[in-house]
Amino acid sequence: MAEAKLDTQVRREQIAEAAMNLIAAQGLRRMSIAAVARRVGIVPSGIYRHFKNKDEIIHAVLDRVGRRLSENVEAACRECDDPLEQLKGVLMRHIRFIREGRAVPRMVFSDDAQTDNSRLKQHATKIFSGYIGQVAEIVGQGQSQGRIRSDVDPRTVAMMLLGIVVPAGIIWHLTDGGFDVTRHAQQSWRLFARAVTNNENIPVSQ
Amino acid sequence: MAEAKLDTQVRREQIAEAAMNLIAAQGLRRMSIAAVARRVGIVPSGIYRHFKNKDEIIHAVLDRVGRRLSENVEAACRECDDPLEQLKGVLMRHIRFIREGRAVPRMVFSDDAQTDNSRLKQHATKIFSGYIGQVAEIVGQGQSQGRIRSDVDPRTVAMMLLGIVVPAGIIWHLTDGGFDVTRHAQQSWRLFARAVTNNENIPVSQ
DNA sequence: CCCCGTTGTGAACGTATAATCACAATAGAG
DNA sequence: CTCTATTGTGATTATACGTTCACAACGGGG
Repeated sequence: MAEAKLDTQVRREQIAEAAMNLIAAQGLRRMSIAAVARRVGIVPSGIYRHFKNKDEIIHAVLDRVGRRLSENVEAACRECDDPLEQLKGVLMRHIRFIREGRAVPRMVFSDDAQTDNSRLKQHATKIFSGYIGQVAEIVGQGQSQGRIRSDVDPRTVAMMLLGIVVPAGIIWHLTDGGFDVTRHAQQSWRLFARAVTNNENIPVSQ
Repeated sequence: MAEAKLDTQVRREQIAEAAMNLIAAQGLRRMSIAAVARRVGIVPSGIYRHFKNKDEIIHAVLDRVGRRLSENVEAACRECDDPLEQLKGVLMRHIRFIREGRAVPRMVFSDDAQTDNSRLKQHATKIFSGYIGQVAEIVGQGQSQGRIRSDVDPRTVAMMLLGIVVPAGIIWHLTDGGFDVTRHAQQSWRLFARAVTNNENIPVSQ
């Protein structure tokens, strides 16, 4: 039974993974139960052995996205000590995330939500502000260390960092990858660093 | 006949308007032919007297959105001479646009697009980069006048300005208006201005 | 070995919705 | 007034999709 339970968990992961890839590739609308089932190798109705309904699958995908974003931040923090460099790490990792095809906003904007729209929005909000909170944390540390100007709201700075990524992700998606998000992030970073650092500190990083 | 032609045009406008409002309020998915028809006061099949199919309606809405954005930029330019102030005008107008409920990204991310997805994406791209281009124009002028640092790419600056607006719009939408986008824009503006102006120039504006 | 819970299957249902079509109303041109 | 093009109508079709359900396969614990 422990084995069976584990297998169940595995299947759930498989389904969530498949759903996430489908959303990334073709959007929420095209993420049909049938399509997911096909990818996992079972029949559509089989999905309902593991998920109550489609919304639950979307919740699972949102969880994955949130976890991934969170891991990105943690990895960036582990990588170095300088808060400013950590922020850059977060930025570049998010860019990498986008280039993997994981256009997060695609689901954040789920017009969709056939049944309880509000729950999904709530979940998305939680992930979004969780991410902002984590980044703001870094900003706060940067301020303590005098690396970042202390006359700015950490959350505003965090959102500004996200602001580099989101519109870029939009164009990247609209042009089917025909936009150099990495280059854009690097150029934007210079501007961003200039805005948030103390004037004495000339921003490092290439 | 000239009269008839005019009426046709009027109906098309009515339909596009209704569609735009529906998308703004409930997203692309919920913008059904039936819903649009109800708002205009005709029967669903009547819509097809004025539009070939749903995609064509979406194109019309995209046109409206593009026009509105363009008008925003022009109005901001007319308002004052200082390019930096003009940029702030663009920012605040876009914020107002969002607060009207016109969450533009909602359609840019049209998962939807049942038939020729690519055409819609192309159209959205055109609007997007058109907007960026207009803003970049202002930035260029600011550089000529020495108001804005000349070591930055105007388009990058333009996208950064948009970066203030887009994530804010996302949260605004997710929280059903429960996020002070105006306040956020004002705070972000201070950071933005610091990033793009020459150091000698202390940014004006409250 | 048998039993039962878990997982997968195929058929079916209900619904939402885009799109078509034959027909009616209407209004302006001649 | 009559003819015709335009616009609106109601019925209808086609389709895609989420979801349910009765049943089969299977595997581990008693």
